[in-house]
Amino acid sequence: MTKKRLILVDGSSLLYRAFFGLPQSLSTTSGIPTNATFGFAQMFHKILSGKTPSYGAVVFDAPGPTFRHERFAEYKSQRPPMAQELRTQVPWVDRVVSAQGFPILRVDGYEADDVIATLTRVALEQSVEVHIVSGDKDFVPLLQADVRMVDTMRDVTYDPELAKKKWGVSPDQFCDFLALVGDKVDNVPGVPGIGQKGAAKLLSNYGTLESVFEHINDLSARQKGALTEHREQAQLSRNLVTLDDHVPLDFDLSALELASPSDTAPLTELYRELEFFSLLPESETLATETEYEFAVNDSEFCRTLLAESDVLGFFPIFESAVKPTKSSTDSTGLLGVAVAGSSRSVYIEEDAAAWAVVQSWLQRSEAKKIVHNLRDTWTEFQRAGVELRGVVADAQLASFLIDPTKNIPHRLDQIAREFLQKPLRARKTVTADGTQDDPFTADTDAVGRFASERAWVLQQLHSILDERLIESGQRAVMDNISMPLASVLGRMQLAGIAVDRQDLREMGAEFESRQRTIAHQIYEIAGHEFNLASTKQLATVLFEELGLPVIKKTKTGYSTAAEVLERLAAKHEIARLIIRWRALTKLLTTYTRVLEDSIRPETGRIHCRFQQTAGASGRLITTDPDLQRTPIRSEDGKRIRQAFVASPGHELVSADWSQIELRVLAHFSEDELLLDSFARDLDVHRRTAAEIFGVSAGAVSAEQRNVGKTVNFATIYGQGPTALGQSLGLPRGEAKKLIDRYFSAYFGVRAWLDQTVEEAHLRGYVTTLAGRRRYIPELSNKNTTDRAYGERIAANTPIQGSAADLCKMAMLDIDQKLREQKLGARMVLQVHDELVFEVPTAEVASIVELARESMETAGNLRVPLKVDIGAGPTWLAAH
DNA sequence: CGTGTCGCGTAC
DNA sequence: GACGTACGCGACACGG
Repeated sequence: MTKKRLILVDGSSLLYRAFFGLPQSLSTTSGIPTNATFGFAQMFHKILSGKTPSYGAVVFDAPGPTFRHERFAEYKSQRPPMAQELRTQVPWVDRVVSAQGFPILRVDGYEADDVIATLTRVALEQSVEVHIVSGDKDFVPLLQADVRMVDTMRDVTYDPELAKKKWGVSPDQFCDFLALVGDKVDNVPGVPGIGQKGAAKLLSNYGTLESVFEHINDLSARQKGALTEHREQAQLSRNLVTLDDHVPLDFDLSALELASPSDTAPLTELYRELEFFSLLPESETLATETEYEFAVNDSEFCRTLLAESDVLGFFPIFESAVKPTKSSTDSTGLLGVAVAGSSRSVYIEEDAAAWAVVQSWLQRSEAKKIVHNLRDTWTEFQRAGVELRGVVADAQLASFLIDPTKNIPHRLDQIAREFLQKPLRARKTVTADGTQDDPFTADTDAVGRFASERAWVLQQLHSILDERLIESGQRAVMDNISMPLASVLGRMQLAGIAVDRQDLREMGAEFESRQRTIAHQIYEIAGHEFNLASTKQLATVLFEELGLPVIKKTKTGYSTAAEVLERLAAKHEIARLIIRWRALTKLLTTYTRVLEDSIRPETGRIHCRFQQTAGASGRLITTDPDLQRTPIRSEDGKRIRQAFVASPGHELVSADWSQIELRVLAHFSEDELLLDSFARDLDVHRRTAAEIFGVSAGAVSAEQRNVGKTVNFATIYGQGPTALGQSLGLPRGEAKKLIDRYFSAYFGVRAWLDQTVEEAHLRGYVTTLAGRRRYIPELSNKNTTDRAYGERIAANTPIQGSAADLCKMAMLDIDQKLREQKLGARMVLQVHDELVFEVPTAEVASIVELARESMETAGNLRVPLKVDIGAGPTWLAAH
């Protein structure tokens, strides 16, 4: 079974880090400084969260000199005495520790480090494993199989391997290593001229410090000189950094035994006194534990469970869950899977005997399963070489369909709370050893419990969610679109898109130099330097120092938005410069740099995520990075698109719908004019312009057409006269006239909008072409502004959402055809009305036809759909 | 420090 | 008194 564990907290290190890491301003209302106490308490909680170590102690340096000071007068001599503000907090910290039931140790004449070393030795002799909590590297020499070092602040747990990776030497060489490089913090001198790299190299060549000196004649003249000159100093340093693991202690391990946590009242009381409200314990209980039988790696249990014909819940554990990163696309290995029926749940590890059974269950399409987030689950199984089949439901997708704007971001714990009224164990309370980066591997039982609970909750959710889907008429959307799309999106995530890293880098350098030049010109005009990225500082310069007219205000001060700067630009050079600086800064910070950093080393490509459960209207959303916001409008922006390329032997094909939202509007409203325009493939913006200006189509000027275009969009967005006037730079009254003329021409559109909004009021929701539903609670709001907003949503969502439905249908169709016809082309991006493919050159012509066919026939609308397609070596060229 | 909010800018 | 759907950056405020 799992070994008993001793947690040794390096109290002094934590105390100092808390004190210097948090601002002095933290104090109680009565003025007692609490920054160190608060930081300490916070870290202590993190260490303990959800775990019950058998033994524990918090060790502090004893006040006064130690044996090291006797050996070396300069030892820690550069350290100022403990600040008054910190000293007053020490008793409070002691109280926090005691209230948690931990013994406090201070041993005269010894530092905390030595006491910890001694206790570590004692624990190991009794086969107790040790976790040392400290931010200090001094403990590295103690690391071994059963000893880990936890750096709470940086969220890293060091084992011997990781330490070796970080410092380049193994733990048993670490004292020699420190003897060479020294330790500034403790004023340990080391050997001047030998750095980390040099020391690591020497030790990897010769093993020990002693051996380095034996081979001193083999070294370079410089190193030989440095080592010869400072030989004694190195020996002294070695001596100082060596931990004394035989500190005389008048107690044994049993004195450090921790009582099981029972009475939290004293701690709560103390925290109230210190006003640490955020640390007060939650009284949330976990209701599920007793409701199902649970086992780990039990073959028989597993076999009978998997034979059930019900839909089973299942929850896999991948390394990506163990080492949380923002993106799930860099997952590596599969660790295990939890499977649950209605009354029992089992967790099977990937290396367990029962794994073969689980693996075949995963791949069997008749074995019905429910998961949470099919897209990522499917993708990660693909990476692990498992073809996941038989998933009939996805709780995340269901939750989104049932109410897209509730329970965002549709995490499993939110869903369980809403539909089962059950809280779900959070990941951090499961961690076995207080670390965030390696919570699971340490304790199979904890992982198993965590995963099993989730699997069981999923099983419980299935019928409830299913019923709600049927009730809302969305079972078809679920089965025909959302579920099958998950693996399509998974394939797109796996495929990624190639970018020219070199090009991005060069572009970035150029943008940066232009940005610098402009910044200097701005400082010149302002008369001083300031942080251009700070709207606050910029506003001061513009509106107070230079006295420019204030055009607009924000909630918090003067607005410096582009719209404001544009209006100042005609008269003021500085406004023009700021506009240019902003544009370059945007490209640098959001694009060139981020895109470069997003390239995955394994593939050399960018693998963004495609989320189905983020856009309330049903649109797909890209994140990490967000490729749907890749610039295209400005000349510099176009260059970013140019960096998206096809791999050798391929081309990028981009297919985008022409006016898809207006066509959807035509379909829904059956407006005669709009239907006619699309049936005859006329220029719809020109036609709108002709109608609102009362001229013939042939007589419409370029500006008039632009106005027509803006008014067309205004309809889709439900813009009123104020907003339209704003976007056209016209007075409200003029804008109102345009809207009136628009609707007298497109009276079918008016009728449809009215009817749609009315129906929304009646039902409380709107629907899209595919039957997707969005509730609009704002409609029943008393507040006029809110209600107007609700009405705009009601008008816009069916249009935007149906366009999204069409795109998804086309994607499903295309994906299926690509696979059926065994084509080499891959769908790589979706940008709402555009699909991008990476296509082997020989396939380009057939993909163009395939995409056109699927996209133009999607949805079977009353209007023809039109698709523009291009191909080229870059995304820009394909447009 | 860690986190949330704001202002701003990018796309369709 | 606002134009629909988003994501994400840097600055800044706050926690107690």
